[in-house]
Amino acid sequence: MSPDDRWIVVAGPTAAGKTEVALRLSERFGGEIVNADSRQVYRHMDVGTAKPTLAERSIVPHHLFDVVDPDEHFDAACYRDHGRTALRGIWSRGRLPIVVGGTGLYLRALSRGLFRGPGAVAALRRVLEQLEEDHPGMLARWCRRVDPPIAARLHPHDRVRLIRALEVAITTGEPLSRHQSRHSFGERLGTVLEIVLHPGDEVLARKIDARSRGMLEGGLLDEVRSLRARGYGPELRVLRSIGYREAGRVLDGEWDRDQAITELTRSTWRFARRQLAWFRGEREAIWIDPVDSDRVAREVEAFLARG
RNA sequence: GGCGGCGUGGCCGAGUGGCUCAGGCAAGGGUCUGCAAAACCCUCUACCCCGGUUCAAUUCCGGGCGCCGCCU
Repeated sequence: MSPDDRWIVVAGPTAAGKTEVALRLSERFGGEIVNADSRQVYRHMDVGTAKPTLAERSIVPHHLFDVVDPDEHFDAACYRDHGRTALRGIWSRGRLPIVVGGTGLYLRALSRGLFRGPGAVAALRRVLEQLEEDHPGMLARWCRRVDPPIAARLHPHDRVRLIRALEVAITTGEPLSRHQSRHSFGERLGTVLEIVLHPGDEVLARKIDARSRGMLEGGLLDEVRSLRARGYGPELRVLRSIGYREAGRVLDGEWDRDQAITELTRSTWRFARRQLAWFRGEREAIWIDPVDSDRVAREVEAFLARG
């Protein structure tokens, strides 16, 4: 059972139970775990990201956890690069990569690539941001001129993507839409079995509730406190992630703990809904309830048995 | 018991004699090619009850009920 170029994706909404399932799979199939969670790549952010514990990580090799500091840049392209390297390494050891996480864009970037283009150009983004600030609607109008297809797809308020479109057009001299249609997620990395874990709405809601409470009654406040002590405060985007912002409010005396628990539960639930919406669009994925761990194992087995 | 105020959609909250009748939050759905735990979009539930005035009332008038405040 030393799979050529095959790999497994264990996706699903937060708190679905991905970590545990993945761990069991890697023990059983000789796998190594690769993180696909946009926040678990950061060092010092453990409790709030529900990162697997060091004990769990010592059972089988884990990759792409703790790769950058909270004030370092990281994005989908970085992820794809790190991810590919990790997968190649795992294959070279004759083992099975098991990619676990809930960041849809990262999973897509890893399995199907990204169009070849410029990374974030911070200075340019700042200028564009300011331009829109001073002249609302400017980005949309500009975009309509340089890249009509993209402009047609984007809502005029979608600053993030408008800025990206202009950034690409300006730095490459070619519209983003052309880059995209040329690429059209055409890359394929090995052969993948994509599993989406979803325990059902009721159970998921309960798990999210329990986890939120656990985090705030457990070590999340301390974690945020020590992040701040290291100089990582709320001005950093990652420190405004779900859980971290709520904990920050408590530390700043704006909320009491119960309030924070309520809010955290709410935003986590909303996040989970968004994740589910993303995964619903992944047509090749198979959906499994994590309580049915036999089914998960059977699917993997069948996948590996296939030619 | 008297006087005054209020009663708007799951919640908060503006407002108007008629013209899909604000906004926010929550909820649901969706989008997503280098910040994605982000960003953005769409949708939904109203005017406490009864009667009156009016071409037309959630909006005006009367009564009822309920809530709040003050007074005796």
